[in-house]
Amino acid sequence: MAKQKTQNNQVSQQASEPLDGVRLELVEVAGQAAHVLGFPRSVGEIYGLLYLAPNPVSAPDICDALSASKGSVSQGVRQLVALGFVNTARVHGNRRIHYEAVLEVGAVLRQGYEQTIQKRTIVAEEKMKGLHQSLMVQKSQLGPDDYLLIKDRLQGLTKVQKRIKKLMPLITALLK
Amino acid sequence: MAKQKTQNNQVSQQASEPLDGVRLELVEVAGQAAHVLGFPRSVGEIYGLLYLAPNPVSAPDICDALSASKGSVSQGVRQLVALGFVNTARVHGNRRIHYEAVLEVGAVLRQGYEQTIQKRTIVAEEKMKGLHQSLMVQKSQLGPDDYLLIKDRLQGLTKVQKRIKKLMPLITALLK
DNA sequence: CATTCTGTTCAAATTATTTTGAACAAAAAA
DNA sequence: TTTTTTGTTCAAAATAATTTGAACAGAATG
Repeated sequence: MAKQKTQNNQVSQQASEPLDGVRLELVEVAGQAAHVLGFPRSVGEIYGLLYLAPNPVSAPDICDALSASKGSVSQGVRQLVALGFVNTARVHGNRRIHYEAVLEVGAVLRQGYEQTIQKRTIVAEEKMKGLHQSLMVQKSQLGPDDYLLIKDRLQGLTKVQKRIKKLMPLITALLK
Repeated sequence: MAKQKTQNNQVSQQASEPLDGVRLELVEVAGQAAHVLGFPRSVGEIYGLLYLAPNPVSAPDICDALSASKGSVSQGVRQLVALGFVNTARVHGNRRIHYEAVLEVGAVLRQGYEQTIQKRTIVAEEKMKGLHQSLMVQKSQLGPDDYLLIKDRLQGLTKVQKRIKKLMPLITALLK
């Protein structure tokens, strides 16, 4: 097999042809989706590539296919593995690590969603606690009307926050 | 009442004192929350300010309180009004428009969430349609295995997408 | 009606985020 | 063992998003 130098200045074992139309389109779409969900585009693109790959892909081949830098891919796969979107895999006759997409997108998304919500719930609780405390500390320096107004409105926020916290388990259950 | 020049180089009717601790803290928290939800910080800060304001606030006073520029506030309130987080209000003896926070945060959030999901569902449907079409167009140029692989995996995505679409109404119902 | 204030828009400046690529260490290949 | 390839990290470059401020037009005020 003829080896060839790639853009990344690396020799690729399997002279990876450029991506065909559908694959390119999914890479694009996955990049957009990632962006909407608050991840870097490149992370989505890597997942898009792996999702339609017939075999696990090595990091250098990912670089090549997406014309992305080593650094980007290194960080990207790390995130994807951490999030559970990608698994590492060993490939016959090759001791390097390869990557493959976890195909159960729905399940992974749900799990990520659940984690995100949990984290945010905790943060929200802390912030609310902080606000109520600040109010207490400041009580003496506020006019009585002002104090009551702030107290009421903060309680309104706390109510919403508790409501969401209570409903989330139900929702994630529904998603299963 | 002594008028005074503000940072914004405007004369403020009501010599607005600097924000007290709790208010400042909510401005900060609301800014962070906005950022998490994908809005500019400044938009959240404006809402935070209005949420604890005893009376409707004019745009120049918002500028002043947040030391933000006119342009920022102009765009910010526009977004907030569009999203339903803020209402315009007339104030006694003053024909300028003032702004007040809609206090039902939960309801507004839910509505925004619902809209976002709806939009995204539509976009997702279109993209999936596009992908399936591209696949058809390309069918003849793909190996049969390759074709089948791509078809199957795209169908997997479509399934997830349809599942989410079907569940969303349930979830938003739950949130009411 | 003249003057001051307010609100909008948008190009330019600022700020935040992402990507690159160089330096390095460690693994594979020769 | 020597050479090549791979993978990580992180400062710097590139890009994306937000904010500012100037220019303008339309209200309010006296």
